[in-house]
Parts: sequence; C-alpha cells; structure tokens
Amino acid sequence: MPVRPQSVSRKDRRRESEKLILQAAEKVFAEAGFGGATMQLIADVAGLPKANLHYYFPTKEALYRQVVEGIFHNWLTAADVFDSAPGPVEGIGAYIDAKMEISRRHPDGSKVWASEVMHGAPVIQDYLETTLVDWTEGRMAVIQRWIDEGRMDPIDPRHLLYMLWATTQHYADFGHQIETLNAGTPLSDAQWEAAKASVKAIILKGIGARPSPRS
Amino acid sequence: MPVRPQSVSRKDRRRESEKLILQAAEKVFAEAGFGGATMQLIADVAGLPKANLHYYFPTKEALYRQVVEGIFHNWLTAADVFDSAPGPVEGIGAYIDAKMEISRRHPDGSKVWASEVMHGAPVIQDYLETTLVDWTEGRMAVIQRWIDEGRMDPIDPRHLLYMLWATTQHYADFGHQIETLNAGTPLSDAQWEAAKASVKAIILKGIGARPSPRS
DNA sequence: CCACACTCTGACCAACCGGTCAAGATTTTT
DNA sequence: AAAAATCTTGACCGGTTGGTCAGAGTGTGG
Repeated sequence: MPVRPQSVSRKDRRRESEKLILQAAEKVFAEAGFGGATMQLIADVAGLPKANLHYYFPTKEALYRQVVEGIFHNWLTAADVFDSAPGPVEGIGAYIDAKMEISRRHPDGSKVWASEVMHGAPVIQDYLETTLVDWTEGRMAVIQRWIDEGRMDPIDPRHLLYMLWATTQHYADFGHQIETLNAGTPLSDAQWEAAKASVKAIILKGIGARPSPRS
Repeated sequence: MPVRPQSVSRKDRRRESEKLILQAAEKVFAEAGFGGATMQLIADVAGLPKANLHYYFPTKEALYRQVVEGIFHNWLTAADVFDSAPGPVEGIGAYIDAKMEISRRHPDGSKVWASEVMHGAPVIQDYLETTLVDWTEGRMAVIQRWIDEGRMDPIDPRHLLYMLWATTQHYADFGHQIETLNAGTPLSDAQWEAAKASVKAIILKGIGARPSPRS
C-alpha cells in the first residue's frame, strides 16, 4: 500500500494558507478596526511575509470583505433553530443559547461585524439589503405566527429580534467592559451559564412565552 | 450702559474652537474609527486648517481621549434617574427612556464609546476600573434593594444592567442596520416611541417589576 | 501707540502604509 | 529530467499620515 501524500495537494495547501490568513485578519481587524489594522500586522500574526498575503488576497479590502462574509454566513446559519421549534420557549431559547455561544467562542467575528455595521456597512450593504432583509422577514413571520397562536404576547417582532441581537452580541462586543466589571477576569463557565439563564429568563417571561401544550 | 463686547474674550473663543473641533472629531471618529479617522478630515469637517487642530490638541490621541471622556461623562450623568426612583417601574423605565433618547440624539457618541470598548478601552481603561465600577456597584445595590423589597424578581442585577445597556445602545450603534431593515429610512417619531415601549414592556415584565404600592 | 502674549496657518518632514514586482524556490505535469 | 505552473519573498515605490515650525496675524494691557 503506497502511503498517500497525506492530502497536501496544491488546493489543500492553498485552502490552509487562506484560512490561516483569514483567522489572523479576523483577529487583527477585531482588535484595531479596518482603518487601524495593517497588512504587516496581519502578516506577522499569520507568520507569513506581507507580500504573501497579497498573493492570496489582492487588496486589504478584498481580505476584509472575505472575513466579513464568513462572519455573516455564520451569523445566519446559527439561527436555523428558529424555524424547527414548536414554540417561542424552544425557538427563542435555543436562539439565545446559540448566539451566546457564538459570542463566547468567536468574539472577534462579532466585533468585526459590529464595526462594519457601525461604520455604515461599506462592504456588505448589499447583503444587508437582500439576505438579511429576507432572513429577518422570515423570522418575523414565525414570531407573528406564535403571537397569532396565542403562544406569546403581541410584541412587535422587529424589536424583539433587535433585543435578541443586542443582548447576545453585547457579551462579545463589550466583553472587555464586562471583564473589567468582573474583577478583571473573564467570565467563568458558571458565569456564562448564569448570563444565558438571565437573558433567557427575562426575555421569555417578558414576551409572555407559554410552553408548548404537547409534553 | 456700555455695550459689552458680546463675550468674545480669549477664553470664550478658545472654548468655542475646542468645542467645534471636538464635535467634528466625534463625528469623524464615529464614522471611521480611531485608526480610520485622519486629522485632515476632522479639520475639514470643523472648517479649520489642520495645523490649528494641533494647536488646541497636541496629538490625535489627546483629541480622541477628550472626545471619549466627554461621552463617558454624559453616559454616567444620564443615569441619575435611577436613584431617585421609588421602584423598578419608574427607575428602570426612566433609565430606558433616557438611554434611548441618547441613542437617538447622539448616536455618534455611542458609536465612539462602543468602538473604544471593543478595542480594549486603550485610553479609558482607568475610568472603567474606577468610575464605572463604582457606578455599577451603586446601581446594583439599588436593584438588589428592590429585589429584597419584593418589587421585582430575583434577577442578577449585573446581567440586567448589561441587558439595559445592550438594548438601548443597539439602536445607536446598529442604527444603520436597523435603518436598512426599515426600508432604508430612519425611524420615525412613532417608531422610536414604539421601540421604547417594546423595550420597556419586555424588560419590565421580564423582571416581574411591580408598580409602587403608593399611588 | 506700543510691546507683549496669544492665535493662526502654509509649508514642510520623517515615518509608515498598501501595493508591486522580479527573481528564486517548489511542486506538478509532460 | 526538463518544462511548466504555482508559490514565496525581499526590496522597492508613490502616496498619505501625524506632527512640526517659523512667521504672520490679532487682540490686550500698560
């Protein structure tokens, strides 16, 4: 049996290099913002010469765009739990759990996204106007259905979604402030669970979510 | 009666120039971030030659620091409503109103603050560790008292505060996203009122706030 | 009216930035 | 093993940035 060259084909190496660069870029963009980030610093974090970055990504903006698009993709897919849920307790509860987990595991991505939107979404405005609008309208319809079925109070679905985004992403975007207020130490596992529980408790009770009738 | 030289003394002029520059700086820092902002652009917005900025503020960082300190000051004073309130319905309700109004009237300041914290609070870390910690502990004590008095559910005051900050500031920091989801138009007066009402309704019900017994 | 201190500004500079490129190294194909 | 295609990199470049500075302008106190 001939030993396969452990799958280090050109394409694989290319993908790995791109991934390495994208990870470094996400970190640097999160820490310094687009304007404050430098290709040199990204290169240093990735452990590659700067010229190599420009071989894989022609410009700083192209690299940034790809980072943001990846984050946007995660952002959307992490919300599939919404549709399959029988009611608001399960659906919104699971959505909060999922988004809190993203804030915990990928705070850099959340920060880059926040920064992009705060600066007027210069590179992903088209996504906002198409994909995000569609996604939002779909979830609003789901929430409206729950309201019509009497499973929760008649809350404006739009503002409920904003509140879900705001509260969950806050733990990533303002993680530094939260850490400072936590005696300068990162939240422990128990504290993260407490945060999740608090958010879920307040919101689910706040919208008058009633558990599904079927046990 | 001698006509006073309409108060254009040196000190007044100095104050006016500084204010003009600070306002322009806040806008530019909000739109481009610290790294993306340029002294030249701030000067253009302020309608002054760049060298003049350096006369009043020695460095870009000094200017930025003063902008952030001003925002932090507003941030804190806008929350005095908290203490004088008899219970959570009035106190938290008024706090939400006040912070939503800030998000509406001064979104640039909110964005600069968010950006500063997201990047690790490089210039106001000392304020976070002292003033903000003190402020937060004070309000947590108030909330805890309300809980002990049976005026609301036993929610962790810390996470309640985070939720208040997150939801209200979201309308400023993510204003562009909200506007895009609102058919590309800014929120109308009625929509702002609806947003305030939704946030207050969900949170006040979510924490089980009970109106004050005294009418 | 004059001397003085404060304010303003065009011109300038060293440092740094994103991006280029030619030439060498490496891998795949023939 | 030679040719072709792909990848890697140090050196380099024009443009921009934050910041400086000498000197002109301007209000103020004596």
